[in-house]
Amino acid sequence: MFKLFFKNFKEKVALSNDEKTAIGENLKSKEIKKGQFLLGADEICNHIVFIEKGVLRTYLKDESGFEHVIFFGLEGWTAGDLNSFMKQQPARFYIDALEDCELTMISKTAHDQLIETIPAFESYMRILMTNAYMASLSRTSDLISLSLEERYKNFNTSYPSIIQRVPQYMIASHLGVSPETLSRLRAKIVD
Amino acid sequence: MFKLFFKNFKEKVALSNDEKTAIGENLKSKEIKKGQFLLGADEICNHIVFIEKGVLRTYLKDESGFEHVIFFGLEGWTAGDLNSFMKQQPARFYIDALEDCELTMISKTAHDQLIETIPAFESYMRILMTNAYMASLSRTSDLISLSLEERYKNFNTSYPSIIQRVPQYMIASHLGVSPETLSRLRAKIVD
DNA sequence: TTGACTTCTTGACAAATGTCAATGAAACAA
DNA sequence: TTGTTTCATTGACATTTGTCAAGAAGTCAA
Repeated sequence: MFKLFFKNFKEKVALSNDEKTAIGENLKSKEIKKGQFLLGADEICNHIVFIEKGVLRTYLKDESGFEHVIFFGLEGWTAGDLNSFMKQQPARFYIDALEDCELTMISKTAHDQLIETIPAFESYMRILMTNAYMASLSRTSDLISLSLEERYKNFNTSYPSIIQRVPQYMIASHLGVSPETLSRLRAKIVD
Repeated sequence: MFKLFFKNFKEKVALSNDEKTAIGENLKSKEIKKGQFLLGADEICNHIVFIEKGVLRTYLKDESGFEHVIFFGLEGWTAGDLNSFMKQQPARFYIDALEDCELTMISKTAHDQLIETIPAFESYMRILMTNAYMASLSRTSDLISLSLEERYKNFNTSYPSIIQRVPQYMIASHLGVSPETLSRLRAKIVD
């Protein structure tokens, strides 16, 4: 139970058995099947989830109804609409499962309580947020400064397993282009 | 000294006088003139800075030498190449002053020590990172899902003061387009 | 003031990407 | 198996954006 979660935790912050027990009591497990939703836009995001197994997709819809993939989550990653979670406001994102998933969930109540009572948990969240911010910044930099071809090659080398597990049109969406454009790029690269 | 820094701090986390003193001993002030650099790419980012006064620009250069603005920092904002700071690796970003600046600086050594010894400081950093991540995510969402016109209008309403204080071609760069394209968009909007 | 420099605008054209439509392959369920 | 659905590819064309070049307006310093 929560196996990968605690493995990941201990790689970032030291954790006594008492602390581990206290945190464990505030976690819940959940399984969702491929195609099911974890969160819909306009709902309040009441949990952040840690992915023990499976693939999640976080995306938003623009006014035309077009879906834009914000990110993919694999084993060991965290997902959730953080803005909605922190401020308890309606979510901007949808989250659904691209494969059957096993998740470790932390509710807002549990999160707030753990932050107050377990310093190691606050340390873990600080490190998680710092890493997430750095990754997001790196993606923004790539979006602004790199060509589509460079972005695609970067994505391929950085996340080869995502390519294997996710349809190509979703990769295109994550890169910010249409499926046709990515398809043509791939045809060009082969030459 | 550090006036705006502590004002901002106390809006996020409660702070005793003893803690304030301990933190203050780990801060430094610095002034830089318009045009001067706070950080050059390939240097190690040894400080994160809090902007008491002035405007900073964070940008990177692509292989063609083109500059791409990552963000602007105004009074009350934080700047620095976080990835370089945290991992003590060469920076990817340049940071320079668009106006004369007064800065509050935290060195890596001071940061690490304060994280260890002052829980309120770790709370502050956690909240800072969380907010920075949410803002970065929001920007990524906008870049992927909105048209240039929508992004420009959003920027205008979200950061009207930046428009007043920063050359238009840098705004264009922040939006991810050429100066000519932004100029033409503005001409179109007037109609 | 004059001259140098920076910034913004505009035109003409090129390159990148989007849109729409058709096709075929692969995956999946009945 | 058969039929249905999803996905990837390709062509034709439209739209957006970039590039290069020129010029106008403003700023700043000697």
